[in-house]
Amino acid sequence: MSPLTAKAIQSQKTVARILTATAHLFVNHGYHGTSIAAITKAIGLTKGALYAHFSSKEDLLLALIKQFEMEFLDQLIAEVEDVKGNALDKLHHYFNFAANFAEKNRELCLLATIISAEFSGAGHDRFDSEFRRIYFKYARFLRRIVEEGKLQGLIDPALDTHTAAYTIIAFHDGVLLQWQRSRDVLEGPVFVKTFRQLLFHGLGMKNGAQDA
Amino acid sequence: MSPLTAKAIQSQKTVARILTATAHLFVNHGYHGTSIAAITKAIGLTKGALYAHFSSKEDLLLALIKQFEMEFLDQLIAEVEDVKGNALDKLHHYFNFAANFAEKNRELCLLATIISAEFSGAGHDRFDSEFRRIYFKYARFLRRIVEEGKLQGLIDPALDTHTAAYTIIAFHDGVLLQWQRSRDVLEGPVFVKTFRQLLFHGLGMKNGAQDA
DNA sequence: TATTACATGCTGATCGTTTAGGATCTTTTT
DNA sequence: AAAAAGATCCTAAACGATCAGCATGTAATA
Repeated sequence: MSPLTAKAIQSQKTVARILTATAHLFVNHGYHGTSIAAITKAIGLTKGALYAHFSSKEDLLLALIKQFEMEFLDQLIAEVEDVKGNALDKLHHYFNFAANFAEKNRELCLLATIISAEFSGAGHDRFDSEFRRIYFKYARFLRRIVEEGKLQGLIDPALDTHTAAYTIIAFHDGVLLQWQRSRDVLEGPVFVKTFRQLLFHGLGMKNGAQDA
Repeated sequence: MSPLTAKAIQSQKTVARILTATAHLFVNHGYHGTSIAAITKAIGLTKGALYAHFSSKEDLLLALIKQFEMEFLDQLIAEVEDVKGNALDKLHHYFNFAANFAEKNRELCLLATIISAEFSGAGHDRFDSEFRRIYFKYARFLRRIVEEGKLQGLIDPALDTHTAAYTIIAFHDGVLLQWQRSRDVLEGPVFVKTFRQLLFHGLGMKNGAQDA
């Protein structure tokens, strides 16, 4: 498939370096807050080199979104759907995967969350449709699990499946964002554990919480 | 206190118009994605006029953060701490207040969430310390409620109070963000209701959910 | 020799910010 | 009460810096 010439290998490596640096800058300074000059400076290349590999700044973000989709979302879905067990087992596996990925690849993991917030009402056709697609796929995946959990009597059937799926995503995104914001006042493992407990059991006592 | 001359009244109105337009643009396009020209164009004024009221773009954001703090956070804390009732009553009042505020003033409500994400790793001293202050005050408020709920036997004492407070904020921020992103595929009331149920009772059946 | 990876150096546009001055309202002086 | 002086809100035009992007050249590989 790919010619393994020395040039081609170097090209691949350069592309990877560009994407890593760009993800880092996009996540920490935003899309508009990151200049092409800042990216090239971060990896010790010139603009000419960057534009030999990517046709535009837009193209850079689209490549990162694709990377997020393939390395995080698609991988997540594939792994979780292979889990032998009930819906709650799958959700646990979901959080395990997400926590592991976030630890090793925090910036890519945060990319969709942060950048989609920046463009939330921008009317940028290309980005909008990509983010929409991603979150739709994400929600469909969770919808299936929630539906399954309801059938297994593990998830409250009073919950609207569609909305619950989006709310789980929202919780996850919120936790990621808070982790990025307040890493210095939070302990990772405790945070993950708290997140888990709140999502599965809520605030109340585990053995039959009373309502207000 | 304030002289109610015609000029002063006009000035106040202009400042308010600038802040409203700026909040709208910041939330939808990000801080760096919003130009001074875009702001002035949105309200039909010139740059000179804007710089007569605000000394810099930075100053604009700081003013909006202050506005968020006073109109949302301080108001929220004052109202909820006046509630006669247990911790869960207070949390319900918290969500009622937040939902009402978000409905009437969505953009100001989203400001802290979105812009703090954009600057999450920027090392911008002024903004960082402001956001840190805001979220600390927010968390302290929720910590008190969680602590109270534990003493009242309404909230699981196994939860770490500090972390639970930050997680509640994270959930709320995540839901706000998702609401901004996917308003077209979500129904407001159902979303709020689902958020409430998940936070209070989790995914499981209300009458004693089983663990995995 | 042909192709590929990158450097150099530049483009017009746009960025945040400043300046000079006009128009209108307020205060002071006559 | 009328006019002069001052304060205030705003416009128009421009500033230097930086933006994304591109044309052209060079050096190394194939």
